[in-house]
Amino acid sequence: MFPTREDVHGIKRLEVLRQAAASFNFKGYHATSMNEIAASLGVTKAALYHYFPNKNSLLAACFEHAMDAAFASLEGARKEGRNGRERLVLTMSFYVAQLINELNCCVVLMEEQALEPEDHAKLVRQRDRFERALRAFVKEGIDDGSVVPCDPKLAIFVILGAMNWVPKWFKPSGTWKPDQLNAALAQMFERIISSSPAAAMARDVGELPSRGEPPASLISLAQRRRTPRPGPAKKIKAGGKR
Amino acid sequence: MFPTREDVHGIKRLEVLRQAAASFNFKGYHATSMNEIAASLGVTKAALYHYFPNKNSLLAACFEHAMDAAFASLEGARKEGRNGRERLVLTMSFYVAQLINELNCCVVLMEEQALEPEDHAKLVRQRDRFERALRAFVKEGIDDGSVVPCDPKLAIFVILGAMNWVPKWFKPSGTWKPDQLNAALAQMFERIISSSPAAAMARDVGELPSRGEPPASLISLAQRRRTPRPGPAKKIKAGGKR
Amino acid sequence: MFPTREDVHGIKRLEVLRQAAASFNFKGYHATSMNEIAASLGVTKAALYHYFPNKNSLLAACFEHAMDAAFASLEGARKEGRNGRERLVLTMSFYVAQLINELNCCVVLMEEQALEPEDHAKLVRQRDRFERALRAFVKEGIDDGSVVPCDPKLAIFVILGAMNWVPKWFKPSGTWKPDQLNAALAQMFERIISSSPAAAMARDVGELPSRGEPPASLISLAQRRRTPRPGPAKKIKAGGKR
Amino acid sequence: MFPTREDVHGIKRLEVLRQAAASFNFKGYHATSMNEIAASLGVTKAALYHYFPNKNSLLAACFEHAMDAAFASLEGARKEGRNGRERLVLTMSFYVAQLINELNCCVVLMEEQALEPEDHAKLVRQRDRFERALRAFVKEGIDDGSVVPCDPKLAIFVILGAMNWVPKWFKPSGTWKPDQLNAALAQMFERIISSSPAAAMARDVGELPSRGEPPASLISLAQRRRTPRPGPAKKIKAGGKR
DNA sequence: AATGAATGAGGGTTCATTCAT
DNA sequence: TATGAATGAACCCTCATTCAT
Repeated sequence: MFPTREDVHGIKRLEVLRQAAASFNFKGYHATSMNEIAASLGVTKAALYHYFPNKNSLLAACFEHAMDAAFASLEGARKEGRNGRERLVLTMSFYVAQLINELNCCVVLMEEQALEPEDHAKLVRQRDRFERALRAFVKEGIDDGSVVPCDPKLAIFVILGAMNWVPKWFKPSGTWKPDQLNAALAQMFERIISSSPAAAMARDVGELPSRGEPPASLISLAQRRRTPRPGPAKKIKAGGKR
Repeated sequence: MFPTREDVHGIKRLEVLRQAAASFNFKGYHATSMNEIAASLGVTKAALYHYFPNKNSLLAACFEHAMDAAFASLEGARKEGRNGRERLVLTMSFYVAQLINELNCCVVLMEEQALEPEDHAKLVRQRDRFERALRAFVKEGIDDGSVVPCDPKLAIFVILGAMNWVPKWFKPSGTWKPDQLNAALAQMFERIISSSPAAAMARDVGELPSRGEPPASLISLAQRRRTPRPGPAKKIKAGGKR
Repeated sequence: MFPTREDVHGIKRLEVLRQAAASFNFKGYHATSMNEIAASLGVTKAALYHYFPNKNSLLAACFEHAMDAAFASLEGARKEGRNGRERLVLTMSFYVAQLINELNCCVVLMEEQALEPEDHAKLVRQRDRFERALRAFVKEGIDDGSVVPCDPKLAIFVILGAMNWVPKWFKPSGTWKPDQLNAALAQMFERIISSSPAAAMARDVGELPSRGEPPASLISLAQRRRTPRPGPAKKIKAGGKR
Repeated sequence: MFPTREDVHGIKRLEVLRQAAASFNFKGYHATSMNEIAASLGVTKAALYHYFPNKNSLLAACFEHAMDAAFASLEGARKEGRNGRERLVLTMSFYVAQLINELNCCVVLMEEQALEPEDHAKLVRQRDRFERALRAFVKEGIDDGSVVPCDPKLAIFVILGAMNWVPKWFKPSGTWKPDQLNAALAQMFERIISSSPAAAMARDVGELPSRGEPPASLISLAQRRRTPRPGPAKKIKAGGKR
């Protein structure tokens, strides 16, 4: 999906990027040294420079990936969502799914200032475009009645904040599977903006899979480009409280 | 309210801390040099060492402040909140109010790994205690019917994520006043967990003050310790469950 | 003889250590900057950190070397010395020979407080063991009649003091050759403790080589582990007690 | 005896100097900070600058004191010693006595390079003069038969080395009293150079005082300027071995 | 006489980056 | 492709020193 350049240097390039992303997520960009990234790959610092011209380009690549995923998610959600709310929630779902899958974990979005001015400007442009699109979904939802009247900016900030916080506590190897996380997050986001009465939420996401039918795997959905899906909100609401 | 040690070195110590917190929030701990902090105060790097023994202790002090504020907020909310949901939302309100007031901006809670092992262990202990308390509010709320059944862990993570994202986009000098931010956030959080049908939200927090009565200033509440508050919790409760 | 770790990084590591030792001896540990050591090797400060993790480890390595030499000398002297006095004097001879040969100059033993606590404790343990062994030689010598009755502690302190003072005035490139220094020191130490009437001493060590047979090279002795030596000890013993 | 300038600033100046000397002796000049010296006196760093213009002048004053003591000792020994050997040993005795008494401990003579060029040149001049005088005593002794033929340079180096090592192990508060130390050292030095058969040495300096008549207090001698004394060598030799 | 605050220079250390091999 | 060695810039921190009070 994002064959930007990984064919130039084989699969190794992506591996490097994933390790870098993981470390950036875990410790932050500045606290991560090239040495560490290299060591976690079993090679020497200098070897990294065969795949990326410098450390900053690693960060830039992370953001590129993230923004690519963002826009792809946007597009996917536009097709499959049937109203503002569904599109917004789907976007986030697709987005999370891709980042977790491809970059080992959500990419840290909190250190953009570290980018070179050029890359930074580009990121800001893209991010703003992305956020505008998200806000547009909110407005759209308010108009079509699927989203509660609210301040779109704030709503998006809250949702993005929750998203970006994920790498701080979510470990793909933990008890929650990425699919579960994704489904649970979707429920949460839905609650934040839905105009409908609050749906009951799963008491423990760790048990979600055993709750009747398993939650639609948004990850595979995002990747396999399945056919239109109704979105988690509806399904779950159906089995929700009251 | 938190005279931890600022009297030792006069007011200057707090000034240093505020500047440091602002920079840490804006650029991150590792990206902030002592030189920058000093320069923003109009002094030399070395001068900072009169007030703090090293850079890391600045970060530690930020966290101390934050945790002090957290527990004070907890206590305040326990007294004034009338059910789980109110207590949770009040806690966050008080918390945000204090941090913005005292540290110039919310303290960045995402770089705890940078702390010295000792300080880090202490912070983790306190933070866990804080989060446990928040989750207890959620459970309490589920039991008393004020909170929708949900996974408490996830709910808290979402709320904390939204909170910690604030410093990335909120500037106290911007169009939104701290009080407005606080009120709007409270509404959002309320929506995330409330068991009652979502109350209509302000379309644009920037215009909030002009929307009828101004939102109850949670900040001043947190500081003046007023009597039972008429804030958003009440409103929503009016239409809430039970 | 002491391949502690110099094979890890090739010969360069030992070169670094020798330069460091020379500077430490000449100016003292604290007065020697990494910059100076590096400059004297024609490299940059940062290059040193390829071979040693920090400045202190350079000092620690010096001491390690010195203590290794000390214990090797002890062992050699135990085998070749025929009484307490001979063993003591031989120990010092072997010791000086090795340090001058390997570290360019005697290592300065006067700044142990600069070591990290761990290294320092280890050094103190070893040094105490070494000094105890030396004192045991003195006692042994008093018992076997080769050493004049005296306070062993003081005798050893005086000898060690004289030894540690050497780097302050001895330059391997000067008129005295290391062998000459060694032989002359041995004579001196012998006089301090010998029970026999004092043997005549060379008037000027600078002329020693021309005085009949050259003094037995204790250095080569220490290294080649020759059979019973004809060095000064023997001569003096000739006129010694018994 | 050395009223160089201590009357300018009262007794405090000497106190400062003593503390500085003690710290310099214990940790070395560069490892000792003005803060430490001040703290050990219960004042602030800045206060020291009322008595000495800078840190280096403290070191210079130490050396001045030491050299004053050296020359005074020289003069005293010239008057009271009856041959080369006695004069040499007396010099060292007087010297040690004064330094211990006045500066709390022998002054460390190993960091002259730290001095300002001017002071350093002066010190080197004086020190050379002192050492030349000591060597002259040796030669004198060789000529008058009181000193064994030997290399004067080396002999003096050995003796000075032993002397300068003292501050590393001698604590005035320990079991050995300064007088005992002095007497024992004198014996040792005597052995190094004496032409006469080796005198027996006290087995334990700690017991010296109980060995018949107490050893002539060289310290008080040096201070009270008593009448001619026979020197420890003679006395002790009288009761020496064989 | 003494202090607290501030400074500037310098030292140790880290680290991204380069380059010959 | 990968590495070990080396670099230079930047950073944290210390410390002697100054100065207004």
